[in-house]
Order: sequence, then structure tokens, then C-alpha cells
Amino acid sequence: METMTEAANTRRAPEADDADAELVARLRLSVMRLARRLRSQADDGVSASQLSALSTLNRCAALTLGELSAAERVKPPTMTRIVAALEEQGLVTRAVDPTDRRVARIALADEGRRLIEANRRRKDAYLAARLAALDPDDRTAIERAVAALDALLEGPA
Amino acid sequence: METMTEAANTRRAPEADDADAELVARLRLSVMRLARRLRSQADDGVSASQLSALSTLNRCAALTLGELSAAERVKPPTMTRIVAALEEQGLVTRAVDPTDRRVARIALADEGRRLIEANRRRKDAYLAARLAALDPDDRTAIERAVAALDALLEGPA
DNA sequence: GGAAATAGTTCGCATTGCTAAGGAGTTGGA
DNA sequence: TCCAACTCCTTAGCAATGCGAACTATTTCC
Repeated sequence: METMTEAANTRRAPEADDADAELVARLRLSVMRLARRLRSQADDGVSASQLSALSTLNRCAALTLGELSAAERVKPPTMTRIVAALEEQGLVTRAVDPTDRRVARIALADEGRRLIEANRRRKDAYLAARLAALDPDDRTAIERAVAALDALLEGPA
Repeated sequence: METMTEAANTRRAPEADDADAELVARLRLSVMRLARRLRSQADDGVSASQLSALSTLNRCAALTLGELSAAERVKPPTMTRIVAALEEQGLVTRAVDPTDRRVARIALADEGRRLIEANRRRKDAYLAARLAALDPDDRTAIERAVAALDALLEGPA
């Protein structure tokens, strides 16, 4: 990742800064709205945060609670609660790490894997359908943007 | 990262659905994380929702409370609270519409305009700098994606 | 053995969004 | 004219989500 940030930024023409600010404002608006919608779509008994954690576990196999909270960019107390809810529903399992009994290893339970599968057909259908309905260029842009957004968040707080 | 998903997708082959589901999952993760970060960056005394509303007012001139809540995709009670907070800080003004005294016309106050300006330099600097540091292609992708995300949310609930 | 560090947890708080119910103003028809 | 239905907004109460501070349990280091 280029760290010539300031240089590039200050060298920009004045209207480029405005464009940046404008883009940031619109990005915030869109992201916040989409996040709201995603959060409000908890139909299965799993909330958006819970589902997000499940997805991450699905991608990354077993993680410690700390790793999971880092991956989701959430503080440990928050992840503790999310995992507790998931465990209560039998969607994940917890195991004390034998080599270091402080750490909790979280893994996707079969039930959780099943729920993710089901979600791919039910809940996400709404967004997936809309995604599919988009201009292919827009869709590609979103695909790329997802990676770009991740890069955006890569750094410090 | 370049999978040939778009071709497969327009055809809606079986594995395209999986790709959609995967994209949706990653989109959700990224969006939720970014939203969290945005929300946590309330340094001025204005929260992310409040700032978002201000930005919208800045773009759209005076709006009724209902229009504003529709624009932000938020229910009226929520917008009532946001506007109340903004008004208390002197960032927006409310006026009863003379032709229909039920409606509240919300407008950006000078103070609010000033805050948005200040924000372009201070608070958004973090995101703007990161945006500027991105690969130009990624940056373009984000620009396009913002529009695409809006389209995504255009429709019904 | 005991101090310091690390991983999670518990607790209390703030924010944010919603639904349900109510108040004020407007409109359309008997 | 008058009142019932509608619209716009507000109030009140609830639930989800995230955080920091303080605590426990465990490990590490001297």
C-alpha cells in the first residue's frame, strides 16, 4: 500500500479535494444506509453482526475470539456477546485451547454451516437478486470496491 | 481477485449464485465494518447519522422532515431525533411550512454549513487520505460502487 | 514465588433504529 | 357546516449494538 498519502493528497488540485470530500460524504451515506438495511434484515434469529461473524468463521476456519474480533473490527467485549449468542443457538462451538487455557477457540458448528448455506438461498436472496439485476459494470465495480474498502480499513483505528 | 464472475452471473449458472452469495457475504462484512468505523468517529459532537443528514441537506437545500427521512432511508421518528439534536446545536433550522402547517421544513444553518466545511478538512481527512492513497482503479471502483449501492437500495424495503 | 502481561468476561452506558400510539392540521363528502 | 379519514410529525418505550473500565484466569518472565 502506497504511503505517499499526504504528498499525493496535498499535491492534488483544490477541486480534487472537494471531489474527495464529496465522495467521502456520499460513500458514508450509502454505506450507512446499506448497513442499516442489512442490520434490519435479521429474520432467522441471527442478527447481521452474528451472521457476519459466522461468515468469517466459514472463510477462516477456527479462530480465537481475539482474532475474530480483530477480523470483524470489533472490540473483544462485543465479540464475546456475539459468540455467546451464537453458541446459545448451537451455531458455533467454543473450546479452550489446550496449550494456552486463556484463549477460546471458536469454530463453526454443523448447524452454523447449515444456516449459512440456508442463508445463501433465503436471506441474501434479496441483495443477491438486486446485485444480479445491476449493470454488469456496476457489479464489477462493487466487487472491486469490496476489496478496496477492505484496504481502506486495513490500517489503524 | 479477478474471477470471471460477471459473465457467469448474467447467465445465472448455478455456481453464479454461489458467487453472488459470496459477494453478498463479503459486501456485508465490509459495509458493516466501515459503518462501524464511521459511526465511531463522532469527534465534533455530531454523530455519523447527524453528519449524514447535514450532508444531505447540503446537497438538497431545504427538505421536509419526511423527505429527509426518506432520503436517509430512516423512519420519521428517527429523523425527528436527529433533527432535534442538530437544531439544539444550531446546525439546522426548522420552519413550519406556511401553506401546510403540519410539515416541518429543515434547512442548513450557517453554523451547519461551516461545520460541514470544517469536516471536509478535519474528520473526513482520515477517509479521504486513505481514498487518495488507493490504487486509482480501486478509487474509481469505489466511485462507481457508491452509485451502484444507491441503485441497490433504490427499491422497496 | 511473585510481578507483569495477555485473553476473555462482566457491567454499565451511550447511540441508534424501530413500532405503536397520539396530536395537530388538512381534506373531502354528507 | 361539520366530522371522519388522512397526512405529517412527535412522544414513549423497546431492542440491538458497540464501547470503556474493571475484573478473573492464565501464562510468562525475573
